[in-house]
Amino acid sequence: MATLPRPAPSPPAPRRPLRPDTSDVLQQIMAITDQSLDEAQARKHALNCHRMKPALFSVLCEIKEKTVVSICGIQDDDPPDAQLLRLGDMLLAEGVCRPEKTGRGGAVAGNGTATPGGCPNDNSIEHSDYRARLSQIRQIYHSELEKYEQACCEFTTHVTNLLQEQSKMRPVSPKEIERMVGAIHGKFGAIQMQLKQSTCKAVMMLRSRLLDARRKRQNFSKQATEVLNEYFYSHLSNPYPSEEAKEELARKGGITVSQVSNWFGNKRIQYKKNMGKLQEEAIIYTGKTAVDTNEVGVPGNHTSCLSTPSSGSSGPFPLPSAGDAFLTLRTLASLQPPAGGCCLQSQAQGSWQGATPLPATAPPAGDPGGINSNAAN
DNA sequence: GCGTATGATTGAAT
DNA sequence: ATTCAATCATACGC
Repeated sequence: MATLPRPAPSPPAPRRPLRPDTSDVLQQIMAITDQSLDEAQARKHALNCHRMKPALFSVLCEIKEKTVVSICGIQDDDPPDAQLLRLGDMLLAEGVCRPEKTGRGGAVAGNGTATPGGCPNDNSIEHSDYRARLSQIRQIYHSELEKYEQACCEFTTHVTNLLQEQSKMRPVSPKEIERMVGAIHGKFGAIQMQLKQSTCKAVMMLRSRLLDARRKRQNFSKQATEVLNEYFYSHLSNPYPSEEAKEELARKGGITVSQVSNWFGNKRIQYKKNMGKLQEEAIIYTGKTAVDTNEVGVPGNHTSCLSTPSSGSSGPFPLPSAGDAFLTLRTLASLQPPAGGCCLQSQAQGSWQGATPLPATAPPAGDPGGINSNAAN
């Protein structure tokens, strides 16, 4: 074998020349590199059988013992790489590190996220693509990981065998083998980290592409839009639903409370910007509400019975003149005091659109009555 | 493909 | 915490 016992780490310089037979053996060891494999094997055997071999070997062991101890302490017990742990945690959280399961429950990552578009029942449909792609990533990750682990294992075995073979010719302590194995694992750990990094990146990109709610915007159902619009236009003087009202609207529209808040935020701005155009919509919805009220015949219909911070509050808001008749009916209905009789005229927030120009159809500016004036008239 | 509508997000103001 | 205003990204109708 071409691998040779390296000359032992230079021993303390002897004061006297080595005995002729020892130096002879060393000479032979040094010369072995130049020989062919067969020759080397023969020489190795001869050296092994040499009468001085055990003595020389024990000396080498002794020297090695002295010189290697200091080296051993250097790299012992590497702490587990924090970054590797973090990446591992993340892949675990994303469902990539989990063992592949068959069936629909296999990939569960993403199921716990908020429902984009407000259709809870569509969750599984919307995310099926994400799950399929995540499953692909997981398969690639696991197959690559397996390859790396196999390669690492093979290489470790090879090196261990090599060192064990060498240990017949030179002193190789178990600790030394252990260190070598550790070093190999360290190198493969770096590769594993790269694999984890690229997998994390892939998962992040997938999430952003397929799960980002902004990218999966869905229009609300007709019913949700109607419920929201009815409330908005029937509370035009103060379209700020209370928390309870938001919950009620969310329940009725099959959307979330935060979606209701978003919708009202958007709607107020939209209305301000586009007041003239939206007046028509206002007429439709206020008319509809009024009809509903008449049909039901109960004061405080399904929209107006929703609690509002300023239900019935006054405000100089331009109400559509064409809907006034209906509004009057509706307003009268909504002005019915609730059982507690406490929310009428409460906590008016002032004119929410005060700074905006009034449309042509608006009642005379400065009319502080708004709905109440209509009701009073 | 393009313009508009619409739901969500973000940062500042309150 | 809530609202406003600007902005983004997608849905939708033409």
